Amino acid sequence: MNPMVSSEETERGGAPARSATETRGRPARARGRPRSFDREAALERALMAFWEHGYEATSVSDLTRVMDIGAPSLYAAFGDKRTLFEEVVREYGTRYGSFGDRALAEEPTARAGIERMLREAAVEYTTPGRPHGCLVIHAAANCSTPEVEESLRERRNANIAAFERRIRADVAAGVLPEGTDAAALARHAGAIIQGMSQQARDGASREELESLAEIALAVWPRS
Amino acid sequence: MNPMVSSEETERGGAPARSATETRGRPARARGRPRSFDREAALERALMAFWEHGYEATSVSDLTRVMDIGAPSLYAAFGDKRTLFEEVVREYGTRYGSFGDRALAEEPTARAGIERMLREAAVEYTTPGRPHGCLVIHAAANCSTPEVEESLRERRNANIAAFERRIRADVAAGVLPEGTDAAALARHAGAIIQGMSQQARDGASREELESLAEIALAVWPRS
DNA sequence: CGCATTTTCTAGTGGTCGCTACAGAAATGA
DNA sequence: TCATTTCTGTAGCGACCACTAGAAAATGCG
Repeated sequence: MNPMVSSEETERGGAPARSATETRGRPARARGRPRSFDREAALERALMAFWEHGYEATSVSDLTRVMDIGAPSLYAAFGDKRTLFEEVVREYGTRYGSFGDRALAEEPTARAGIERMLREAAVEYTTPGRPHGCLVIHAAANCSTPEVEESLRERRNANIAAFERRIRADVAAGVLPEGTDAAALARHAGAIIQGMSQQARDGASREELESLAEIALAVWPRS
Repeated sequence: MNPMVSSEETERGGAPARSATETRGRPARARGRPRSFDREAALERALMAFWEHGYEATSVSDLTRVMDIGAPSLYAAFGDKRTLFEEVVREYGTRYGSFGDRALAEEPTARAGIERMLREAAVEYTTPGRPHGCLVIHAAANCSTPEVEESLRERRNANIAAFERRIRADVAAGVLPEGTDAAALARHAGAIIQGMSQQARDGASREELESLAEIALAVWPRS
């Protein structure tokens, strides 16, 4: 939309974030009028707004109010609303949504990883002073912009795929029995977080949901 | 908003739905110009639209298009958008969302009821020719109208309370052991449908989510 | 200083939102 | 036939949506 903005991440003014291209003396500040707000802080405020209300229900005027900047400043610094949202989702993934990946990577078994992930989710999703629940799960519903909807759906499916890979790794290592239905187990973990309804929205088949329900009743094999 | 409409449910014209106050001869038709569309069919179309896209993302012009009526006809027959949505939710509850209540009422144990509910949910949520998932769970997200949000949240909490009552009944009847945590078991069943994130949005505490996760790992006591 | 560059503020743009005034059309009862 | 009642189509209301043109302000460079 805006050809003047080559990319997000244009950090050039601000207070002390001057680039160190000049090795001595005067810092290599950019030329024009410096930005009068903290880009990272503004991004964090936008993140909270989108997390709280979702993509559609957060208007640009909502954003300019909580970020405390004018609309032209927002568009110059972050591109349009969708671009800002995508950067917010990336930021959310690194700052708030990474506990699952960490649990699965650091615990010795998939079961321990998923158990830790669920226990941490109970804390993460109810932390005071933050919106509750998961931005990726909630900000996509009622979304009238197909690109955003698609992007978030792919993210959720990728998470489930990550569960499945971790479980397969345990199966390969002999930690879980040979016949373990890794895909179904991964879907069970995803179901605790998203729910059967959410997965039905994202294209899961009846058979997939049925095997998920089956496991929700029996849960993990006594390994 | 519109004082001319005393209530929804004003079925007076249409084709053969003439009231039988007159016992003989001419039916007691209402006076003015009869409605030119089938109110039930139009309501069903609105139900599908809201189910598919959610409350916010379904505009009145979307509704008039799928219902194939003008906006004034919509407002005369159904009140405003929120009133129409509330009627749609009621209709959804009786036509599509009652399988859970039925399962809990008809099966001999809570476990069998919830098992049947989950298996039926897998079918209901993926039935071809219908929007997937549950309208009550999905139509509330990204909702900028507090009254609608509140109404749907109460509905979800009421469902969980119904699970809990059914489980308590089994505990009282000796079907489940004395120390069974009925509230936590009910939350587990709800979690399979809505997910931990959805419940965090609806006000569940960290402790409630933690006990839900606990049960998601151990699931039902060997009864 | 002047000049180039970039950000800021003001004040909008066209479009869609939910909703409705109004007049004509189609039924009724007298 | 005519008045009354009710519905339907046109046409548009004010409010908000995402977004931006244009001028003023703030910096670095010469």
